[in-house]
Order: sequence, then C-alpha cells, then structure tokens
Amino acid sequence: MPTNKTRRDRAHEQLQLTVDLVILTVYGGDLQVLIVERGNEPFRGSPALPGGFLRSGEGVYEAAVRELWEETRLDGEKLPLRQLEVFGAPDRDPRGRIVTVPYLAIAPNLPPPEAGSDATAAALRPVRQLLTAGASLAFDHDDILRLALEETAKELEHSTIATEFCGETFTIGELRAIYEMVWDRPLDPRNFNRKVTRTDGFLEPVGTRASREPGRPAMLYRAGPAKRLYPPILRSAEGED
Amino acid sequence: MPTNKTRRDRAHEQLQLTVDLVILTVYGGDLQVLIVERGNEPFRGSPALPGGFLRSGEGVYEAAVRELWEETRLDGEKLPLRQLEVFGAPDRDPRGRIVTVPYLAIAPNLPPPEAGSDATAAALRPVRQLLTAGASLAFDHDDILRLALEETAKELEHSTIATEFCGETFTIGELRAIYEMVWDRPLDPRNFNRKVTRTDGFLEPVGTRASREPGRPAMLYRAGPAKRLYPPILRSAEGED
DNA sequence: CCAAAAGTGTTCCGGCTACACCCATGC
DNA sequence: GCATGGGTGTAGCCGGAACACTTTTGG
Repeated sequence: MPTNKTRRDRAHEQLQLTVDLVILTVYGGDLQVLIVERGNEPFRGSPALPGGFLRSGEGVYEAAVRELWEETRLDGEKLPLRQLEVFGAPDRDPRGRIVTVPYLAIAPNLPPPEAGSDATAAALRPVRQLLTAGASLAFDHDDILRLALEETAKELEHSTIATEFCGETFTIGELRAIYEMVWDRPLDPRNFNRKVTRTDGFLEPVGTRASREPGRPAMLYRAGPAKRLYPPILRSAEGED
Repeated sequence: MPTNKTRRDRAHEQLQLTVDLVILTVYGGDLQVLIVERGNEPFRGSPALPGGFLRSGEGVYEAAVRELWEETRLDGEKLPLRQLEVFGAPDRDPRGRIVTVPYLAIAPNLPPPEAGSDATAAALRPVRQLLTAGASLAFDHDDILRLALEETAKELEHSTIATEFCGETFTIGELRAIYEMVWDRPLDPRNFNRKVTRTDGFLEPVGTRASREPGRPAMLYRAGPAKRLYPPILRSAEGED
C-alpha cells in the first residue's frame, strides 16, 4: 500500500466489533441453540444469536466470555469457547460498519432461560428445525449458526468436546446420542461403545450404574484428560460438507 | 452485568481492523513465507507479516484480496485464501485498539520480490528457521505464523491445497515434497504414490513425462476437480498439535 | 555398470462394519 | 416372559506401513 501514510489520514471509517454466541446444548432429546429476541432496531422482534459490542479496552475473547456469562451465567473460561470465522461484509448491518466475531459455546444441560429476564427474551430453539425452516434469524446469523454446527460436527471427530454436552457423569448411550444429534445420523451402539472405550483418556469409568428405563443399566463415565481423539471417530463419507 | 443499556452510550472506543497475510510458497526446496520490513513505528525496521488497515466500505475478505494483490500481484479470488483466528488482545498494538484478521494464502512458485519496490522491503524467509529461531516478528505475528502453519498442515490431510503450491503440472515427487516440508517428516514415496493416485479427483494424468535428474522420469499430473480428500491422508499420531 | 528416482506387488496389521449373541433391568 | 437398552465376540473388508522388486533415466 501507499508508502507514506499507513497513518490514519486515509479514511478509516468508524468501525465497530461485536461478538455473537452460538450456545449449543441438548435439551429434551434435541440439539438446541440459545436464541434471543431482538429488543432494538434493526430486526427488532426478530430472533437472533445473543451477542453485543466490544467494550473499551476489552479483548475479543473477553467480550465473548462476558456475553456468555450475561446470557447463561456460565463461565466461559471453563468451556470450550471456540472462535469461528469472522463475518465482515460491509452491508451486513444497516447501522453501519459492524464486523462480528462469532464464538461457539457448548453447554451441559443448559436450563431454558426464564422469559423476560433481560430486555431481550431468550429461549432454546431446536437447531435442526431452525436450519431447515429456511432463513429465520436476523442479520447473517443463519450462516453463522450453520457454520457453528458444521464446526461442531468436525470437532466431534477429532476432539472430546462431546463430553461437554454431558453432565459430570454420563453413560455411553448419552454420549452416543450427542454424536447422533449433531451428525444427524444413527450410529451402531455396539461399535460406538468399543470405539470410545478403547480411546485412551477419553472416558474414565466411575463404576456406578444408572438405572432408569427398561434395559440393562449402563456404566457411568466421567470425561478423561484427553482433549484430542486418536484415532479419530470419523463420520463415514457422505459429506454434509 | 448491567441489563438496561445494550445501547451505544457505553463507550465504544475507536477501534480499527487490519488484515494480515501469511503467504506461503516453496522456493529453493524450502517452505517460505513472505515477510516485509516495517517502515513505520511501532516496530519500525522489524520483520512482520504483510497487512494493512481496512478501507472505508471494504469487506474483510476484500481487504485481504487487495493486500495480497498489492504484495504479490496474485489474484486472491483464485487462491485458497483462508481466514484464520482473529487476534484481538487489547494491548497487542501500542497504537491503540487494533484487531487483526489473519489470512492464509498459498502461492505456487512465488518469485522472490525485488527489494525496494515498496517503502517496505519484502523477502521470502524460510518458515522453519523463522519459527525455531525464537520470537522474531513484530506484534504477535509469530503466533499468527505458527497458527497458519498448523492450519496448513491440517488442511493437507483433508483437502487438496497441496496442489496450490505446485505449478500447472507437477510430479508426484514434487507433491510429496510439499507434504514433507509442511509436516516436517519424511513420507514413504511408494505408499504416497498410491495414496494420491487412488483418490478420485485429486490428480489428473497429463501423460507427459518430466526428465531432469538421474532416475526414471515421473509422470506429470494436473490438479483434479476434487477439493476434499476422502479418505484423508493422515499424519500418523505424534502431534505437533 | 551403478546410482537414483519412479512406480508396482505383496504381506502384515489394526480399525471399521456388520451382525450374532449374552446381560440386566422394568413391566 | 418379553421388550428394551447395555455390552462382548467375531468374521470380513479396507486402508496404512513396511519393504522387496522392477523400470528408466543420467553418469
């Protein structure tokens, strides 16, 4: 670029940065995402991802942690809060030049928020239904949600984030349900069982057993120390790439 | 935190956005990255990644394309220009609040730039050497470079970007050299050969043969239509994760 | 002829798939 | 007993690792 200025006499328009959060959880046997109703223009009244502007002196990551805390009272430092691709098309926000940094958060057993707690009403919405029902969220939040879901699906193959959907302890059946929901395909329970138990550091047996419905009670596990899965657990072919 | 405002009466400091480019290429049998010498404070005279501020009304991606063009005369629309994680720590730039969006570009046979073309001197520098020689680049560009390299290594497993390092046609040996440089480990030529030729859409034979050094001349290939590799070509275990 | 790189064949092994089969519970 | 989910065993297939071996060039 021009050599002499690099300074700011070139019009650097007033630009603002937001973070948006895709908070995924499992509730009622469905994969859900936290959606708020916008209280202000633009898109007032439309559903949208929770998020907000960066504050003065605040890091991007810190802003995401703060927003997560405000929305869910969850501590972002302890969750896998993963940054996604920035969305920065010049016309994505009618208010002006606003670039957003989306973050993906995975919450174990997030309780559905009480309505009216904030100026904006928050609720859990089933992800699949939201995405198949055509465009529905404000701004480019549909794209962000789609990206987040694909990112989650990829992560399930190589990392242990699936356990973050679960509580302190869980059964392999519950873990498998996570995979099936995110990948949107059924898995063989027998093979899945061996796959996850054979992977070192993925699961630690707790010994206890859970008895609920009919059927043999399952063994309980806790998340192990491993963060990466080797070998990976791959979705076989047929890409929703 | 406070519930009621969400408006902008809260101080949204003047914030600026830059894009930085990690332009990788192979030259002289080494993996190289394009490095410029900073012409202005801060870090005047230090090596850094090329990059610059967003212009008015310019999308983030468009800014990356523009910077790539300015630095290399390469058309970013035709290269895999991949966005990396945003770096937005509040103190990363002494000039003020500047958040950067790094992009990864892969260039085939990029010629080393002539010195003094711009106010900033640009040159190719060997990546490995740069990274092992401790911190060396301005700002947090060391971290960005490291991230870009790991991203490239991951991409080699699942996508066909390796062919972007090569010219129009290339031999399997040349392609293997790319993998070996980025993964920093030797591969078995025989197995590699079969792996890449068995993957549909990865390579298209050109029929011609290249004769150079001693040894049987290799067949020439062109990049095929496939963008994703299935099955993937995995680095076996031992992570530089 | 020799060195060197390209490419093929073959063997071994481990993971994935599919499915038969047994286990323990609620009803 | 029967339905239901949990868990083990096993056979076949396929891909990767390792390596013997042939091919085709430059010297």
